Amino acid sequence: MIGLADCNNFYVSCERVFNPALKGVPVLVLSNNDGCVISRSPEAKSLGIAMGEPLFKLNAIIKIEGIKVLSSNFALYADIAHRVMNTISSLVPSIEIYSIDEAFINFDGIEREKVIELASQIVSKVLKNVGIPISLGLSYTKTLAKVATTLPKRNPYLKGSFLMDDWDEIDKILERIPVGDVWGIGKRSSAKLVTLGIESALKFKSESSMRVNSLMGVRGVRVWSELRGEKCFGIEENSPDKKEIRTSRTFSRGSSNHERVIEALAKFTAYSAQKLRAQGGVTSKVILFFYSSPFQNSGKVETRSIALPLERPTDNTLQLVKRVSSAALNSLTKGVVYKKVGVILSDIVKKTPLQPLLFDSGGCEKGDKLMHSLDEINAKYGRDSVVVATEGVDKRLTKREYLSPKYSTKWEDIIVVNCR
DNA sequence: TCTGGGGTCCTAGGACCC
DNA sequence: TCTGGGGTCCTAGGACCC
Repeated sequence: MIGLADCNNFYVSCERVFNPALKGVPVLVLSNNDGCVISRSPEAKSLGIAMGEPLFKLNAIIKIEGIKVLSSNFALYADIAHRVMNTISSLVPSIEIYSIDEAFINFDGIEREKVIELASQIVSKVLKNVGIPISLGLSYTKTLAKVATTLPKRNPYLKGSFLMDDWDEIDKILERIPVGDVWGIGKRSSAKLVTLGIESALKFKSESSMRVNSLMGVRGVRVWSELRGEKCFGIEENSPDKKEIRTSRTFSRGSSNHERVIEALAKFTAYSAQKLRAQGGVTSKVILFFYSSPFQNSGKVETRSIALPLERPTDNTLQLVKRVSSAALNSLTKGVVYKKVGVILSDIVKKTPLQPLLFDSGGCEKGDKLMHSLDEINAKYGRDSVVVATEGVDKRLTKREYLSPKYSTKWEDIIVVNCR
């Protein structure tokens, strides 16, 4: 058996842990720039507020219903997610952390009665220890476990967990699940399937593998097999290293100031490089991308991306920032308002002692030590405690008007150090 | 006026090789 | 006038996930 533990409206639940005044009332958590809704309390859901709804369309209802609105506070959510995962881990042999608020759980080799008991124990312990309500569904495959998790979410009498192992019952449940709600079937595929009359998960499951293959390719067939109880996706305990690491932001108002854009790119490079070092990797290709504002050029968004191959793979923030900022300096166009920019570290491989270049001046080891200190200081005193001067200092280009206090993570005063 | 961010995998097509 | 077959690698774009 495979379980899926899914935190209920996670971001809202996190805010509620520290602010009891948010309990029992409609609450929304917003995306960056306070742009749109990314988490809703059940009360907000029942007011008909959709996921992804832009904030500016909700002004009236927020006022009338007294909805509490919060900017997202990802440092807080990551910290609480960590506690949730640790609690689950402590009760079971192995888990796979699938996303910030979800984990697959391996229940292999545990008998049915024990599985049910353990599942409800996990639910109550996470609530008691961390204060986060979760739903836990169990079945034969990851895809079926995903389906199973939707039941305790909708039916409070299940008290948070549900074991879905009877095939007659599974089919009855699948019959009521729209095909587009199945994990792995997105908007495009579901539109295609629905026009062919394949509207429910059960109908999809009843198709032939040939038909599914011709409609959706190999990935569709995997989803189809999983719905039939055939495991295609195993539990991966050790998350594999990232193949690319990206950081990007949409600016609340857009910027045509090249200096600001370059500062932002430098910051994104530094964040990405920090993650790269954390996984012990080096990158040999950096990609910059720019989206122009849709409010210029009669709604047409111009996208540009520039790939920068590196002579030698690196994880050094200073080298990367230098490369990125000089490339950006040459590529930004005067007069264009940039709305979104980002950095992708690509072609990542494990860091190994590398052959020195023929005409290398050395100094690599020194750079490693410096990066190590940089990471240590920033881990201890908070992100951005020490930055590369190219990043500039605290010029917020994104908007967060409704931020909750830093309940569980400390964020000390900024120290500026010139690393050039 | 105002609509997020970070990932993975697959496929098709082009360039190139022998 | 006639113009092969098989393979790899890379990239861009599509689709999907939370």
